[in-house]
Amino acid sequence: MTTDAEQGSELRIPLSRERLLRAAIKIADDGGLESLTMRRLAEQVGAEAMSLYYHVANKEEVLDGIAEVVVTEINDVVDRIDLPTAGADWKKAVRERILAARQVLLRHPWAPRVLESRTNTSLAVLRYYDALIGIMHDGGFSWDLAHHALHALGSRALGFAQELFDPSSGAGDPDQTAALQSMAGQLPNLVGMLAEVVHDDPDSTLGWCDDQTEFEFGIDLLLDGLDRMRERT
Amino acid sequence: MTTDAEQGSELRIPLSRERLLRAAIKIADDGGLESLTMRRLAEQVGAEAMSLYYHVANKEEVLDGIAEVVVTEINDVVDRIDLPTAGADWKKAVRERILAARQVLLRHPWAPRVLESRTNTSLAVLRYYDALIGIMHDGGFSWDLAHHALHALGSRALGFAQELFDPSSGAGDPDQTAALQSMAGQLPNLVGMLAEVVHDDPDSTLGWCDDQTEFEFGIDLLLDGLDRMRERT
DNA sequence: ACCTGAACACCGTTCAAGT
DNA sequence: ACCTGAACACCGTTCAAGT
Repeated sequence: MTTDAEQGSELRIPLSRERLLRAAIKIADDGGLESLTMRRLAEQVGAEAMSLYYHVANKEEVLDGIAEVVVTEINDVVDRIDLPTAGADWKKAVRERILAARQVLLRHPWAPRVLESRTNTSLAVLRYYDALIGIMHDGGFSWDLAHHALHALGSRALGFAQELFDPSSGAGDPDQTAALQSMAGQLPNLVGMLAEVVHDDPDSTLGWCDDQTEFEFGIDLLLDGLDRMRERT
Repeated sequence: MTTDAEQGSELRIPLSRERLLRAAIKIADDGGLESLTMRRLAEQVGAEAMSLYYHVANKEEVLDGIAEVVVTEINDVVDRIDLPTAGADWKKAVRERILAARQVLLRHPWAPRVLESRTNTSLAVLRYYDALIGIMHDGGFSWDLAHHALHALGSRALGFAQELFDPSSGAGDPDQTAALQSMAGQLPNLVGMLAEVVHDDPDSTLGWCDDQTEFEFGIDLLLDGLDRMRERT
């Protein structure tokens, strides 16, 4: 990882909000959200921490900014999707957008956490939702049903679902499996379920493939349900 | 708000992990999660910050602990629910549990954030999920379908759904409404939807009633979908 | 066994001062 | 107009020392 500071001082790019945001995203991508501090951001960009405050009001603005950049990236990808949206076609169109958004987020694993923590919704997020509403409305949703749909999808609309625990994440870990077995008396159903699920599909814990399967199961459940409601009106 | 420190030093309750966790929950309930610092926790409990480390390894353990306490509270409430679980009755039983869990979380608005940030799933959470799995299995779910169901419900299983933005939260705020109107050209569908949704139900933004309606819409959508899958096997 | 004082390595941020 | 040095008010945490 080379910082801008190291690349020789003869060509010194001036600071700017945009450059700060790009640098902040790189820091979070490389080292996680914890590693994004104002001091490190300054270092990455070859300046002192105090210089940042000339271009940005505070750290909150940095977080607002990187969230907006990521969602703008999502909008760019998603706007290139050209699918019919009328009638029953709404579902495929929405599904493809959501899965495309997810692909972008997989490159920025910190983004869901930042998006959730924003109190001011960025224009980029509003634009993303606006397009989704448009597709649903084309598909025959009333405004009211579209509104319910957005709430029901929640963060899934933007391509992520936070799980409180991954029931099969520890399946490969002997320690964790043993710990769970020792509690089989207290957790009979969980243990029973994991025994079968793991046995059926030993590859289900490799990488994020498993999450991808479950994510698609979840959105299809929701989209199918919404489609039935749409048809009933 | 009185701290234990103020209540006269003649009766000085000794520190303990449990007392720290109770105090930490009080701090977070009263002042939000940001206000929960080790130094303030010590103050609340009438000790120096360094004393905490005798009873607790670090702040992470405090956060793990208060998450566990809240979910234990949920388990206590939920275990008192006595409903039939066989066959089609599974749905009502699960629904009531989830809504009861939600009631507990409404008293601890910081809890969802803490629960999401835990990397070690607490035993209390495992127990909660174990009971849910048991009900579904009684209701005729295969282990595999129960597994999918847990993922699909995600945090909703524990009673909360984080929204990235609340499309109608700013409906009562003239500033925000004006800002949105000025972007009507860019956000035609969002503006159109809000115009109708707000008009239809002017009370939809008061308190968390609105969220409650949408939360129930969301879980019913999921539970109904899952029920159809259950019947097909 | 339980608690503390002094200290360390970090934060975000302000403000007057430099070019 | 843009950047910085010194300083402030906070963090979480360690460690040797007190009772």
